[in-house]
Amino acid sequence: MRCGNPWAHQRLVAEGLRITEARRIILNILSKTSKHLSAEDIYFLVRGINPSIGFATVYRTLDLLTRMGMVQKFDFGDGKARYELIEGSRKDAHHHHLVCTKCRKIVNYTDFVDEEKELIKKTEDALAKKHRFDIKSHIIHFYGLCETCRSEDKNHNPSLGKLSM
Amino acid sequence: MRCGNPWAHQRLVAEGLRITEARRIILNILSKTSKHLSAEDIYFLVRGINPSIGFATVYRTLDLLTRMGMVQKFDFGDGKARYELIEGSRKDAHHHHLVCTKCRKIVNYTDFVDEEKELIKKTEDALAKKHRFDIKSHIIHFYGLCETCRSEDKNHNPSLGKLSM
DNA sequence: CCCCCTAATGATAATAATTCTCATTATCAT
DNA sequence: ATGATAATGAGAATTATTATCATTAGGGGG
Repeated sequence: MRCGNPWAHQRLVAEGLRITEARRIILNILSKTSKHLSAEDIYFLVRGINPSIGFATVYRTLDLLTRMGMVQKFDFGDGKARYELIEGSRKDAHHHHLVCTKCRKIVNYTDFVDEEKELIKKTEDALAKKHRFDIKSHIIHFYGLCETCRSEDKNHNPSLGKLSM
Repeated sequence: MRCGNPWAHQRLVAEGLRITEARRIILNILSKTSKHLSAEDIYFLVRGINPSIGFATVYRTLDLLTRMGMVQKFDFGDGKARYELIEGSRKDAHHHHLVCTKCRKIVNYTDFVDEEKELIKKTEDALAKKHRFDIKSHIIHFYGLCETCRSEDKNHNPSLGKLSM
């Protein structure tokens, strides 16, 4: 009850799920960051608060929250999934991602979301009707090279870098 | 030389890469499908053509093509990556994806891409300028429940389905 | 406030996708 | 054709994620 997030608390209770320490801690961690944490990142943060909580519980909780639609699971191209609390649970606006394919840096952006939002809404409605989907969420990722990696590329390798195997 | 895809051929040669049998076969497979093949799917198709080609080569080739920007690697939420030849190498139009989070069905859609294209282009330019990224590609995914899974949900479980662990 | 039922957990084994190693082969510039 | 070496095949190794199962703790009922 004295825990951080009344919104999240409500959602759990509404589904008949228990408010456990692990869930409280993980939700708190997610609601305090704008980084894109992997299960491992989260595990170590959780351990810093309560070292008795296990890795499996972190995975289970993230999976649960994802299935409930409170958390979005991302793959940015390195081998591990990343997790982010969804709009509504965080104060900051809905955003999309800019991913550097070389150094894996991820930039959140909220610019143009007004226009985007409108188009997304429209597209969503049309797709829902045409394909009879009940659309719950979406992701938009742009991939490219960040400034640093661009100049590195330019200096060391004018074309595409070391591609051979 | 007498292989299928002059466009792809050129890109490889331009990078000083060899045109090997495995690469030819894999490019051919990718250019003939609109499905979203996993590495394993591709491996078995490759084996049907030349059984001496190994799994590692399939992975290596897909990774190479992805790094070259000829192939896009996707994660639709099941544990495995899926690969698709990028616009330019295929005749059919650029498309985005509609993913059923329950049965994992994937629908390509090309509707609204005109409007989308314009917005994407605009966003891309602005992001490139603001964050100094060299943007190479993007993905848009919508997630939700397909018709079949929606009605199943309705019949068996009015709210969110079995969420507990 | 204590008790009980059972959802949830911790520890660890198991699984599965992807990557690495290294001896061998095949591509292609010459 | 020939040689330098990029690319490969086979399988071992790695790593993220999931399953198992005995134990613990959340929370409704007394």
